[in-house]
Amino acid sequence: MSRLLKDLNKDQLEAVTTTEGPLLVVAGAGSGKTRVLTRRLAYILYERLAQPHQLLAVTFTNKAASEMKERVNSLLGGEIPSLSVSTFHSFCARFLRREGGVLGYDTNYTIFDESDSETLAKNCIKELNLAGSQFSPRAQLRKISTAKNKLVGAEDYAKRASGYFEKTTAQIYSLYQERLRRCNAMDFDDLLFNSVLLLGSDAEIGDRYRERFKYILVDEYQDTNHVQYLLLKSLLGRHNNICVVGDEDQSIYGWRGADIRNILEFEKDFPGARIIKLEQNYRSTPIILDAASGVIRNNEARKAKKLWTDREGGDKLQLLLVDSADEEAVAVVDFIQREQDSCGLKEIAVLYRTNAQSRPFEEHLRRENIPYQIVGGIAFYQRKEIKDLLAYLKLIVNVKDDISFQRIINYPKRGIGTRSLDNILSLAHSRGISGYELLLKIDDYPELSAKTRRIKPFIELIEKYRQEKESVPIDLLAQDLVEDVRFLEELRREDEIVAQTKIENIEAFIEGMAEYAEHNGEASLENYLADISLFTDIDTYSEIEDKLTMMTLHSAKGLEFDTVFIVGLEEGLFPLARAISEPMELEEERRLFYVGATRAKRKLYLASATSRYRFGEVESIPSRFIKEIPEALLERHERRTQRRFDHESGTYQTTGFFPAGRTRAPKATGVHYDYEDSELMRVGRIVQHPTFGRGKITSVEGYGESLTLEIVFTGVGKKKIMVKYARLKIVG
DNA sequence: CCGAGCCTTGTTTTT
DNA sequence: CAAGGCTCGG
Repeated sequence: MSRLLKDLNKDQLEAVTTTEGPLLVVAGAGSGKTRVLTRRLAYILYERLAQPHQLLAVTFTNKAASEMKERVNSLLGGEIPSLSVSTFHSFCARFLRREGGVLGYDTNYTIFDESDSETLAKNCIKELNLAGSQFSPRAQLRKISTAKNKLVGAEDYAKRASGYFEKTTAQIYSLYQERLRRCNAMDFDDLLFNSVLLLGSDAEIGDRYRERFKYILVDEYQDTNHVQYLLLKSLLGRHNNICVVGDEDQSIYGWRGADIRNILEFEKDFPGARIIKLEQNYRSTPIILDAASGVIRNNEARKAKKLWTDREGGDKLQLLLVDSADEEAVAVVDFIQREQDSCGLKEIAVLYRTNAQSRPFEEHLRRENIPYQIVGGIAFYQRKEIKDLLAYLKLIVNVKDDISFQRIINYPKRGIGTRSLDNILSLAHSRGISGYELLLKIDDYPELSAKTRRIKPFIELIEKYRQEKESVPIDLLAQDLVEDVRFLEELRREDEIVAQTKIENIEAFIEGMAEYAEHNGEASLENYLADISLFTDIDTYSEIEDKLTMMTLHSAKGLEFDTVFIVGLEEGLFPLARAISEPMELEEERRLFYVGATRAKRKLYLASATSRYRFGEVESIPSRFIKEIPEALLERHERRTQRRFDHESGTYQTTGFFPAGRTRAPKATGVHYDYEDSELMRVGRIVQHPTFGRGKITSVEGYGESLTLEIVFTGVGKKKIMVKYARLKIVG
């Protein structure tokens, strides 16, 4: 007991022990929020105020959820099995898997990710003969999502729609929902939407859950949207014990429907609510805090609050002013090398506004042999080869999933082109069944061509695995499937060079399945697919390895590092161009900066370039956020010269100095060029290859490690060569 | 039906 | 600048 309340300041202690009634904990950045959350859960359990299954804790990411569970376990000295800590989405997914039958969904429903949704939306738009018009799938999905986040269903939307555009969107929305249902699938928003619907419409189910959850705990409350708010309301029963934790200054998901009013109006929404503010910061130096609050101060939509620390001193913010994105990377990597000795790489992070900015950093880090990990970007499960394999698995689990069906019916090629596919699908849909269900009874449909009938082996294959899935462990099933489909052979056939990486990905994927099977009692294919569809890259991020971390500012929420680099601080990029004219969006960008800055414990670097390629060369000016930082807190470093590549000597000429007198030694003029010198590998160059001899570069693709050249070798012909593997010498 | 190559288009963050 | 769509030739 004393251990649970030890080392807490007065406010933290109060937040931990105020268990009854609605409670809002306003937790400033670095104020010990995680500690309060975990102690509070442990305290409730230790004091036997509730059984583990009567607690519901909701976090923002799966990673945060499992960390919280772990910490509670260790505070109480043992594994608490039925403690429910999860994200909103995974809570809802599980809830609907159990209870969703009431809404007419099968328990094996599929969760569509964004690209599945987009394919479906595209199909719908085509079906309504709106293809190629101003109704792009993405924009329409955006609108549909916004509506769902406000609990506006397709029918309600149609009722309210006025004018051609809204009415057309209403049509698309309604068809999209119809198709989802026919696929026995839900998109991300449906998980929340349907849960709220079900809790509201079915009194028995609603009461059962309201009775069950004696204590509800919500983290990152500032980033909840209206549907999430309604979900909490419909889960909160007579116990009335809800504790939400958040900080309006860190609300950065407005574009996803997050409603900052949820936190600002908590007292109104939950009468009798108490408010506890955690304002002492234990993370950052006062200089970093002053800089962060200098910026956030410019926002109107916030409650004034004073984050303070009793720490002293600290280094000024280091502002790196450079000429280009490439120079930015050089400068940042240079400083990383200095900092890594004092804190280690795993305590350093490079944060950027958009994923696309990672590229130059990757190149230069590789060049300097600095290990790094990127969080986000193209998520593992979004890779084409993984999505293809997943589509097989999804179809095996849910034969109504036309989107997966569509994806794999002709992959690998089975002679079913768009024509045949259209025939199958439109016939199926006229019969009210899915494409695959139709094929199961293909003999009943003489109108299908003989060509289409060649699909039978595919049906037999899927049927075989549908039989097996109950008895065969998931990883073995996937392994068999990959062999049956001749998946790896197909990858090699497509492109021998790229195949290697893809095959490794497939192997890693199957390994992941094996691991999942090992750690989960009921490792059914259904559960596995449901779990990974809600998994994101940040969930697999681990601080254990000694690597530098790079990610977007959004992904960095909730994390902390000794040294942080915020890069790309330019008008148009951060803040983004479209936010500049929208006061609300601009404030969100500013909060995003605030989140980024307050990740740093000891040292904060900012970088800004005067020109950056963003579809064509664009001059850019330093971000307004830099000007909002008190000048006295900044130390400037300028690097105003371009490194130029000298074609005569084959070296870089660096006339500038950065920082203060240190020159990057130009690379020696060499005979052997390793793959890092991507600039040297240009079309027209003559190269020497150990086995193919001399050849001329005819095209260049990729960069860094995936830099691939097309070379025409004398007497050998055209070859695609991955520079990483080939020891190429430039000879002319 | 399939593949290559040209053209257009869109361009942020993520459960 | 990149990816996806579309057209054309096989």
